[in-house]
Amino acid sequence: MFRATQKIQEETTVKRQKIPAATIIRLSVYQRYLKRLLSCEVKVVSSDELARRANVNPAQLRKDLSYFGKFGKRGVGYNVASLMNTISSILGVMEEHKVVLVGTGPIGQGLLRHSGFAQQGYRFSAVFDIDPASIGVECVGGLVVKSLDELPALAEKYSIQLAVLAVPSDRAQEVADKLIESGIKGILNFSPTRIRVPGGVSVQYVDFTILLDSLTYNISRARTDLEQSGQTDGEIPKLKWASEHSWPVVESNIHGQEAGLGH
Amino acid sequence: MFRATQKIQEETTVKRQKIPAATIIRLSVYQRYLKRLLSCEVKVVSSDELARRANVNPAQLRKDLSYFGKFGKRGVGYNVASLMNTISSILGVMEEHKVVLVGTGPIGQGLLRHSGFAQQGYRFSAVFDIDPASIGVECVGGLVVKSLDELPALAEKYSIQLAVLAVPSDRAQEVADKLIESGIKGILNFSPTRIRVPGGVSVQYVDFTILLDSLTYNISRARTDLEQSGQTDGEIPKLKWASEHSWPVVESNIHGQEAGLGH
DNA sequence: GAGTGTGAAGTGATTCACAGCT
DNA sequence: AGCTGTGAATCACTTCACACTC
Repeated sequence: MFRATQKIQEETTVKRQKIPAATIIRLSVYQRYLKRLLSCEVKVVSSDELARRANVNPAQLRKDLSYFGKFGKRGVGYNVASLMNTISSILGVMEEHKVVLVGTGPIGQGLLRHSGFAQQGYRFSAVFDIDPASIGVECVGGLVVKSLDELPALAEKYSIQLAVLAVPSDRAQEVADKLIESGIKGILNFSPTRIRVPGGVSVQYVDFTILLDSLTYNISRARTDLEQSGQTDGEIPKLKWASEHSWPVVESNIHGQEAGLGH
Repeated sequence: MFRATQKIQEETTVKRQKIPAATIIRLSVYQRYLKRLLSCEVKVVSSDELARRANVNPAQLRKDLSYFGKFGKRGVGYNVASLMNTISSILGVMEEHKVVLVGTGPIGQGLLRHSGFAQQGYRFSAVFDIDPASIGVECVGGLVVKSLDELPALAEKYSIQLAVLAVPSDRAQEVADKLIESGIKGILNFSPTRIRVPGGVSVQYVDFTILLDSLTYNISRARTDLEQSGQTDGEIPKLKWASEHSWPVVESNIHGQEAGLGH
């Protein structure tokens, strides 16, 4: 019976395809490069050229776009301005987004001062902390640190859906719960704890030391590989397109279902 | 001929298997949770239990470990302390690692103050900036900002292989080149520019706004999905294990080959 | 000629399911 | 009985290669 309803939906709706999470991340990268091209007065760009800058395979770029429609002219390329707008619209980043920050430690303070958010249309609208001693302090930009108790009202009033979470590990889950209760739908988590969120809420992790660990692994592996093979051969390895770049990703799960219930 | 040599190598070397980049990231997550278990005096843990905490499929965890050996006891589980050490050793994070920081803007300053690095065994040994005005300034922790000219000598002297890059986008490539010249093998890049590195050097990107974009996409998709389907059905979506968590990754390419040469 | 759009092929990662040990 | 270790199956993502359009 469930099967049946889904079948119908699949047939009737205009191909609800699943978009790889990596595609979304790359769209964001493309958008950024398009913005730069635009400011250099470049009018048209080919998939080869844009892909080269973003460090991806040109076919990958075309495939990424093809999930959403046809935006280029064969034999010509893509209109820089219009492709940028299209991608912005796909991502939902045409207009400015309000963000709340929780945690005013070193990371939180650094993020407040950081100009990159505003450049991409994200604005910190309120700052909170769990440490009572921090409440009432004025941060850069004039925002005064508030108690988390004020979050629900504020989030509702300004319909804020994004939060940056920069509190100590052991408080992360507890604060996340409050964020979600207040209607937050997306959390950028700087604490190194995997938090559990209900369906409809997305989380992205920013975990510096994990990334450093992975760099360290690569370095030590390179060393042992070298030792092991004595003289480096001239063999070209399997990677086709200079491996990855960022890579990020996902953790969404927008349709119901709690995280982490057994198998 | 290339084929042939490779074939032989594959047969002779002890199964040089390729390890998914995601596996390395997860190892790092497991290690962190093991550390916590250890401090709670927990002696033994099962793959089910550890996987639950790390928010991954238990089979995934076992498979991740199986790339490197057999570390558990059937019917029992894993010894917390020894598994932690094993993973640390795989990652190469048993001993402390020295790191240089380039860029003393808001992000750089925040990272210096951040305690998470030291906790995981990463220590900032020197701080550099490209802005002459910043040189000579004393940062938190007593480090004095140096000119990049001093980098090669310092990196060599203390054999530093890791760098955190937190300079403006338009200077990222240029600074990365200097880092590489000085023998740096791993770069944690906070600037939103994809940098090109030669083989043997790894890069990891930390790009806040891209992650926010992806959260925004999820949020707007959730909204349109809801509008489209009217009443939310009870259908369980495709995700098996609550999708991902962090996700990170890659970009390594430790064996030669420049990044981004056409196809 | 140049460059997009896309089915098909290829590659890679995750999960299953169960044999095998303690 | 419980839990690991792992080949096989599945699922997901990427790249190829070429038909098609400008």
